[in-house]
Amino acid sequence: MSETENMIPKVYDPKLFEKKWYEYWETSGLFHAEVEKDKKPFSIVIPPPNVTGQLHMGHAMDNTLQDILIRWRRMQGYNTLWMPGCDHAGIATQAKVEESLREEGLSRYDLGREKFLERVWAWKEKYGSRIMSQLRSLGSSCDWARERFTMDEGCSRAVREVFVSLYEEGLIYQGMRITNWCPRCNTALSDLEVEHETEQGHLWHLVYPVEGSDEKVEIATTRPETMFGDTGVAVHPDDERYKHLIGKTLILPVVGRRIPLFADEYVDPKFGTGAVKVTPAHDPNDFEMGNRHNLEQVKVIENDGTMGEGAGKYAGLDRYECRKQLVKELEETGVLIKTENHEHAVGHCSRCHTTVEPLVSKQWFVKMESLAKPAIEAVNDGRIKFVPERFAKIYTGWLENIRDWCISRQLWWGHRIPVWYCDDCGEASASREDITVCPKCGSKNIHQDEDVLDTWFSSGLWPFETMGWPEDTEELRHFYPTSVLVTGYDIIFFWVARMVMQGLKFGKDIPFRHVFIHGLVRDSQGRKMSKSLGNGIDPVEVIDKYGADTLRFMLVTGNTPGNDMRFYWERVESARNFANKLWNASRFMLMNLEGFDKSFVPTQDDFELSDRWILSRYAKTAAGVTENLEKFELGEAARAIYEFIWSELCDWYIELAKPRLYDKETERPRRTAQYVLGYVLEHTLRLLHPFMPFITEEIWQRVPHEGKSVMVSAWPTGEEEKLDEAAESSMTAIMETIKAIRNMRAEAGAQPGKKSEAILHISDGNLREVFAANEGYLRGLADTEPLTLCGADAAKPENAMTAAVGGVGVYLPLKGLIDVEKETQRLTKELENLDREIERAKKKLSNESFTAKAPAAVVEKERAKQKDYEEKRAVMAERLRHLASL
RNA sequence: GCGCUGUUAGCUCAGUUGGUUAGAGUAUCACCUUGACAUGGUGGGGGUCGCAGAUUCGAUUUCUGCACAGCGCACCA
Repeated sequence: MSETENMIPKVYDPKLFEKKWYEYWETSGLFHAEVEKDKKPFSIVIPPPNVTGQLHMGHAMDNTLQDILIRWRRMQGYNTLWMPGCDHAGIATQAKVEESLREEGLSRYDLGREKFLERVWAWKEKYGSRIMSQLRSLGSSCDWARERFTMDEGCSRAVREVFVSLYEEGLIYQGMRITNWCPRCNTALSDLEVEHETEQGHLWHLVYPVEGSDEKVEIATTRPETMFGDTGVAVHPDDERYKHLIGKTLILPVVGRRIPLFADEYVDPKFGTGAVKVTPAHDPNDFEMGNRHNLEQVKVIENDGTMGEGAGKYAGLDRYECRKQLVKELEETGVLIKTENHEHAVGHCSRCHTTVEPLVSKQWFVKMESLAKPAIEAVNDGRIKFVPERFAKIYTGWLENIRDWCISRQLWWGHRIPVWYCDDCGEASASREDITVCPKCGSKNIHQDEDVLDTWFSSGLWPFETMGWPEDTEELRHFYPTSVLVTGYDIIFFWVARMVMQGLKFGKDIPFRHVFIHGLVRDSQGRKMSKSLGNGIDPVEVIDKYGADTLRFMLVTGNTPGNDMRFYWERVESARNFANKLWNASRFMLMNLEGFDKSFVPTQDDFELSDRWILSRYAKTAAGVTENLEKFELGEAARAIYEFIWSELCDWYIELAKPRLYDKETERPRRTAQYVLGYVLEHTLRLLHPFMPFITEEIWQRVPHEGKSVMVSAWPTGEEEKLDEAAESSMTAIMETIKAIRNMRAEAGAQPGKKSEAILHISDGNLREVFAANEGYLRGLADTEPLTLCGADAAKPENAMTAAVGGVGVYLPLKGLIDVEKETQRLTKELENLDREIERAKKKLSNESFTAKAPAAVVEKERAKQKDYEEKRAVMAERLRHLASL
């Protein structure tokens, strides 16, 4: 056992080095970016994870993809910035802290706003760093010196600036409007925070008497309890059933209120009874109709979801309990005349899943139309590109139908709305700085708006607020617009669209040039990973067990932009096995470095076929990887490296190089093999580094290299001169021949390792020479001895197994091992295959429109194919005749 | 209701401008511990690319329709 072998563990163990290298990179300042004006910038802002959260599989994937792009561009020589940070996540964080308070039997109201916020900040300090350290263990090469938080001083300043500017421009307004209200979270929600779900409900048919008549109008409703707030009944103007009643007055049952029957185009005569009870205070459509017809708004459901005074004896009951009791009463009094089952969509709070109650309340809104327009244009004219493109349509579709954004939340944790009200003169003043005096009347009797802003209001400023905005910083000028935003399709509306709108408005440019959208990581059954299902896999657990490189590689392979993927431990193991394979290939090289001379550079004459072949394959791989990375096809790029390392470098080149490496008698051949192996390995480590940063660094540092870290080595480029098509096709022929021999030996049950004779008939003189010059490859990898090369017209050996690969007839006189029946079967099957293919090729080539219309190269290819098949067929047919004669 | 995505080997998925006998991982079968690696090697079996049309010399790939699965959007009470 050599010394090297002792030094390098036989099995890949990431625990031995991942932490070490991360610390080395970070303390060496390799993650940090200063503005370098002479270099092209490449920048990414992290989608800030929630401050109270911990790393989940989605984060792991999102950040793996970002880190791959960042590391790749950094190696390419870009001035590379990856801006890290986290989000205060208003409603989510507040809910967490309230939950912990509940365990102490307290509510936030017991503490009061100030004390409560102290608790939240303490919470933030405690948990905020956890997820950042988890991102470190994943290998994320963020510029930690620039770490930000959406509620830090700079971000708070940016939020104020944006709010006040929009307010002064009239794009932010306050209004009594119907808004989604969560009775449990006790706050208003934006439309996006409401999830619609189809539920099985009922359609209750009620009769409302017409005043001064025996007639009754039958209405249908899914929410009878809102009838206390009814202030009208609407019908379609052309509905013959009701035309005579338009303008009449109805008596609202139970309540006894007089309400008008009116006509409105909104009503669909085909639905229900064609008559709609109108509750302007508790339904968005009714609210609109109410505005059109000047109906009164009667609020009968309180903010906590209980019935208000307007509900008479039902006041104080929960809305659903009220419904239950009211339906009973209506049934008993004959008002309810029919109950149908009815499926309908019901809105739920995306945070707590409580059924949302539309309520009229005073909230702050952003007018979206003028902001949305430029954001649509930026994508339509290609300044911002979605990857994959289909998400552009989803994005523009949403913006084209956007409604005003409710930005006020009745929470305590978040950016407080920078508006002060004067208790004396009633003036409302928005201000960038805190104020203590009413600017209008000078009164000191003022108070700040109690509400905070929607979390996404500040997230929307992330790409430029982290660069120092509203100051005109050199970071902004250099790194903004950022290069790419990497995120999941689930937050295109919440976040991506808002960043574009705010970026164009305040950053004075698009916030990013590309939006790279990925899917979700699901469990092995395709379900969303969730806490309630308990099916989540903790990425930290995977890192502990298998290493970050393994997790990263698993997350990127087979990953197609925009598509979900499933988590399988088998896939983790496959990625780990790949790491182990690379580890051992490198170990092999290090064990064979004896006599390695850094200054030795082989000449063309030193290279043998396998050298030229592997260098050519490497150059092609490098070009393909770069190309795929440019297209955001990270999975394809990773697959190409995997295939190269395993199926070409390890399976073939290392095996072919062994004789030279083991032979201590000759110098130049050994050194040439060392050189090529070293060159290819060192450069392949560079290609793989963005995907598997730790293992590549660990190995790179051990193999001959220049520089302090693979992380800042140059990305392989411009190696076209290594491309060698002749070497590739020669090697292909040899490899095919080796495979054919192995196949036959296995079929015949030849003992592995035991040499057997092979005779190759090669018609082409050049190819025969190539085989002759590289006989050792066949002897070594196909266990052939003796090996005879001859022309195609040479006498065929008796009693031999036969195969035909491109231009080569292969004969194996496996004495005593050939089962005539089995061999006949094998050859017959092969012959049939060839017949089918020849038939297909002939048919194609005899089709005149094919030869006339298809490109010449395609036709030529088809002809060559046919010729090849026919040659092979001739060999097979001859052997079959021979076998038959035995 | 509108829209999007998926349907390829037992399972999970690639397949990038239409053109070799459609690939990988995993599983499975046989053989092999040879001096990088059994987390390995060699070989094998396994798919009429969801269905039906259309365009084309040629379709897994483009278009249309349908089926199934999943998702997003949506003010039908």
